[in-house]
Amino acid sequence: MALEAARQIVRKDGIQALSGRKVTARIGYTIGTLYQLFDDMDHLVERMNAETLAHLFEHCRAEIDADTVSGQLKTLAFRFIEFVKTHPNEWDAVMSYRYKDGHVSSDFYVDEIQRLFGLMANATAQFYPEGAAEDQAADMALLWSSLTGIWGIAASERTVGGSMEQMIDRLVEMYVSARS
Amino acid sequence: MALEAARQIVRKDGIQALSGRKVTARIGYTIGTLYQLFDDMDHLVERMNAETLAHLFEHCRAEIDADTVSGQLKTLAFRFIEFVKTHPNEWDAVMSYRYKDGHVSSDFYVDEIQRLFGLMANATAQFYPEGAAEDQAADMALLWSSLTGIWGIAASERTVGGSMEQMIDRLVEMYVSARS
DNA sequence: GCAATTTTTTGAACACCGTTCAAGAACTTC
DNA sequence: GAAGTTCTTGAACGGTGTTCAAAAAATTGC
Repeated sequence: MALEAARQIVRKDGIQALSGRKVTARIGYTIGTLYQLFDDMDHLVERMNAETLAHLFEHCRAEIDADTVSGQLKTLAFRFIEFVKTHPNEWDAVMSYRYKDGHVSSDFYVDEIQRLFGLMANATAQFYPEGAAEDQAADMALLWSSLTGIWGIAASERTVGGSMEQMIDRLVEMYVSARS
Repeated sequence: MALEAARQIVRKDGIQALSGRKVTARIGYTIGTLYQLFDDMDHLVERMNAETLAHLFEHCRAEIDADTVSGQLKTLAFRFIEFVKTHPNEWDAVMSYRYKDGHVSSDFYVDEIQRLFGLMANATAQFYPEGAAEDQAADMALLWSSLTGIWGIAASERTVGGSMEQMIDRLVEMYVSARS
């Protein structure tokens, strides 16, 4: 499958090294065939990235064995780190691939992110009374933004601010301390 | 100047539209000359991005007319938004341009980021006693990561989590509430 | 003023890239 | 087996970053 070949290339050499001809060479086809499967490279990458998000979700969804919000959130966050560190190039493709002008994210892509938000919402439910769903959603978006931002800084390997683990620990503590 | 031409192209059509030939065409030279000025495109972009960070610093450095930490931080953060919104493509170049493998950030680039950290450190000084510089540095890095993360999510124009202003407001409130 | 030397600039060449599409190959259907 | 349909090819187009021998321009020495 083309997506699997694309993933292998990205895993090995990063999103920059991905090209249509490499993908088709790897599966024994030629470039023309790829454009029968995908409208353009954007669609291929989007599909691959949605799969990566699904993999991340699968990695994070397991039962969480912690009773405090802080403990649950950290478990979640460290599973995130675990995944991202074992699949750095695939995650980089999710975060930093820029689609062409006018590209709108497909539903299956947005849905994957919503599922991840759901996991965070579960872990933090006790902070938000009935009817505060909007407030919670905003907090989840903020946590997600911060998480991805931390990854972005940490991935650029300027070690300012300590390791990813330390920064995420700090973020969770800050959040919990502010919302408790 | 080549950097000015590059900036104009990026400002108008984004970092994806930047190419060496376009830059030299704009300044009345040909492609070969560009490689006399810069080792490769990475060096050109890095130089341009460092300039952008310097512009951001200039935009943020003005006297801050607020007495609470929360007020000072928000002033700073909103100046950040102001700049980023008036120069979206230039900021996108700073955040999402990926350098070639093996590229190490030059000093002048790292220095610009340190200057921005300095502004944040000034605004938050009263939270950190003498000798807590390390703790403060970690918090500043966290705030910066979150800020850039918020931009990353907001810029992908999925309006989950509200506007950039709302999210940053929330971030600052959370930080101040946790550290007060 | 002119020759020699150094610096600056050129642009063709190379190996790639995404994308298109007429033509050929390979299957289905009747 | 013929007709029709689907799948696959690969050359072609206009673009990219990068290199480098040669040409042009500026500077130096006499």
